[in-house]
Amino acid sequence: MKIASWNINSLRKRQGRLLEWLAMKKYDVVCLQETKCSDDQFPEMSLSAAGYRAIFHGEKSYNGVAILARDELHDPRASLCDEVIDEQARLIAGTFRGTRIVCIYAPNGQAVGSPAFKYKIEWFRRLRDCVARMKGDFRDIVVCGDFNVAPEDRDVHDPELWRGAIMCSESERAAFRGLEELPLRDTLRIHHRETGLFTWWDYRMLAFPKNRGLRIDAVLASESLAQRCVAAGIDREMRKGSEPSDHAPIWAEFNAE
DNA sequence: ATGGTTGCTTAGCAA
Repeated sequence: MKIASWNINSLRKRQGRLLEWLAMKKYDVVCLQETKCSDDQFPEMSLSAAGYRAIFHGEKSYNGVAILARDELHDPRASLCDEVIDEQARLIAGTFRGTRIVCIYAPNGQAVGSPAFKYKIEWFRRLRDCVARMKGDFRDIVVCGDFNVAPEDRDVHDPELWRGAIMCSESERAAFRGLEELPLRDTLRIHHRETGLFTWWDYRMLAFPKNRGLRIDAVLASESLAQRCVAAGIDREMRKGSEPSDHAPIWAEFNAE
């Protein structure tokens, strides 16, 4: 199973690019974030023609998540496990050939200490509780998406510049580690230990050509799956050319048992 | 010190 995750920053704006990428890479499962697309506008037909079924949870203008897959996605769920009514479309989950796929778009948090930041930290706590519960029903779990956290200094182009800033603060990194403690493994780091591997570059200041980025997207896998992870990487070329998303896709490949 | 860019929606917010 080859799975990719991409913050597409508007599905409608990026639909052509998405279809080209799908045709080229042929991933089995693709998780999308920031579709910015209400459910009635979701391009089910063109994705179906490309060979993908889809489950999606969107809202107008902001957020929005979807999972595309080459086979049926069972038991779709579009919220965290608790009773909290979350107006922001940030999670969708489905089961692909026995593996529970959880596609997430974590809150950005705006600024450390802001109300949005508190919501972010609390959202991670709820996500952790939700995945912990899921472990009762599934052995193989993937949690992937835009975490809006650079987990370690090696995930940051200039760690001193970013020290304590949004996406790099200690409490955000602790929240990310909380997921790793479930345990879930950060698959990119099974295969690549170096710095300079990023998934997001600001649109401003020539950040991409200078590779001034952060690695804030991840494919996390439960232990049994992580042991079968044979490759992982970033589709950096998707950040090039005209009208790219500000994120590049991240992917992981798992052997069958 | 502050500006720099994009998307959605049309002035201003979110990222």
